[in-house]
Amino acid sequence: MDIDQVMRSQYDSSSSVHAEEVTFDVRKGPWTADEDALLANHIKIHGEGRWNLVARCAGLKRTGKSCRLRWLNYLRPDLRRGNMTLEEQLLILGLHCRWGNRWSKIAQYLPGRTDNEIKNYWRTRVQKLAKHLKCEVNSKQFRDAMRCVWMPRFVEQIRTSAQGPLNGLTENPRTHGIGSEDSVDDDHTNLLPELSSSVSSDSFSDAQFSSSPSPNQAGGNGSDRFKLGLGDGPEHWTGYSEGWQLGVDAGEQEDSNGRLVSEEDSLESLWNEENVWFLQQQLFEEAFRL
DNA sequence: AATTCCGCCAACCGCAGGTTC
DNA sequence: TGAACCTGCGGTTGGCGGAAT
Repeated sequence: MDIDQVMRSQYDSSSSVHAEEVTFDVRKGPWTADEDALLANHIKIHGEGRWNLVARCAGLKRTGKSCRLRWLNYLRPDLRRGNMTLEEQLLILGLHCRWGNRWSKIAQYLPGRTDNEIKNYWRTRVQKLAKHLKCEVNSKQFRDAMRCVWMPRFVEQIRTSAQGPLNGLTENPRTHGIGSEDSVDDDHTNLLPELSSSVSSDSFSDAQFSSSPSPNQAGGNGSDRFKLGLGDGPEHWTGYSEGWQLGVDAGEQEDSNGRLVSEEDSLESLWNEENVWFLQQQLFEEAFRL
């Protein structure tokens, strides 16, 4: 018996259910341990999906949306906890250059992290930094600074740190277990081990990898093509021309609205004063706790 | 010790797109 | 075909806890 049958057998045949829906006393606010247990138990037995029915079936006075959110952002067993690693921060910056505020998309590349978590991270760290620098977080200047200056700094930090390979990024939990079939295509998963081995090796600076999801896979269309080139090595990373490129051809980047920005346009008059540079470096390190 | 400020994060809201009937 | 419903996404908010005063 699949979940649909279970649900229908329990609810659809009962006319009183609909009356209950009308007078449903919806709970809001923080979840209790009991509610968590009810939800987790129910999903363990019946699986995810059909959240409105899950809410009713599990005996929760919550909306389906609330149940879904609680599961995805807190109860899911494959969630990672704790601070973002350097590698994760680097990925977020890079992927945000590519996709802008498409948090769920970005989250697909950070196994165990939720879109909500990444969104919060962005707001608290990156936007804070932009605020310190008195520029718009989506401005050309700020984005260029991220892509051409700070991301290479991250790479250098990762490379020189004793943390070893990309912690936890060598496997994508969403390709296993609950919800594994529809979320992330295999090519996205394949990306990560390659990055991992590159980071951990001395030849990281030469690392280059690409991924081309097939169009018929979930979430994989032509525009999802993902490639990350690191250019010629650390000695070049503080410059821009050999910097990062994510998913678009060299010499142009997409802004948060998907608009292409040319390299020539984007970097004029950037970093032309030594003291500004220094200040921004300090703020960056503070914001990202390097 | 008390109060205020601030950062972080969980959760809600509105909207858009997809699905079902 | 269109209305109703469901799901997922991104933006926003409120509360909690720690730091600063």
